[in-house]
Amino acid sequence: MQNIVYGLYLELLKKYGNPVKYWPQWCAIKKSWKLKEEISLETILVQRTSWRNAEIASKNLKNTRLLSIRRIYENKDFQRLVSLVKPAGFYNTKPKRLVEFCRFICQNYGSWQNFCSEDLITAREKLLTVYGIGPETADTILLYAADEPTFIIDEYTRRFIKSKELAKNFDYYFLKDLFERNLPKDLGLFQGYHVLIIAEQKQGKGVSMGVI
DNA sequence: ACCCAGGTGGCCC
DNA sequence: GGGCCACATGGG
Repeated sequence: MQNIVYGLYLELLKKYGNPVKYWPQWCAIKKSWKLKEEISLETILVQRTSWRNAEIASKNLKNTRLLSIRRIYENKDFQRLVSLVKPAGFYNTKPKRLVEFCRFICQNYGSWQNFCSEDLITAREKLLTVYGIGPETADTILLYAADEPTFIIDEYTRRFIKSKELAKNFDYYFLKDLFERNLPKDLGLFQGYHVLIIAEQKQGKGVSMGVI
């Protein structure tokens, strides 16, 4: 196998099959703008947190119609937002991050759909200026909520790289480049590979977020 | 009673 | 520029 990175993808594909079945919501062929917007908010809820807990917070927001960029931006009761987000942990920072993200979108673009018309490089740079959004969250938002082909380096990816001894350097951009350099720039492939990496790490256990 | 889960910003040197 | 650290919840 000449290209190890791509070869591993083919192996995972053979082992687990179509990745969409593991993440029917996030890794869908076609997603509505509403769903993409909800996913963008969930990426913040799930930072350094189990899916289970993030999902409780997500459902709390959904049930109160606050799983919406516009609604959070216009929300006047911050303490209510805090109590809804609480199960996801970090209640002193996550609600603030949600508000900052929603303010960024509403004030600069007006809607999630408008933001998504930005090109990948610009959109990524802009996201990184928002409080609470680092490289991983930016890439997760772009890959799953804006359908941009950008590779995510998260704990699962790092564990995968470690187990396959693909690298000794664990710098974010070094690893991101390692994957992107060795793969065709294809949205379905980037989403699928990432989902399959998670499937491999979880080995079939655990269920959350309509997920694996 | 521990340990962990899809990170990030703020310190310190 | 890299290395550490607080942050908070619910489940095993």
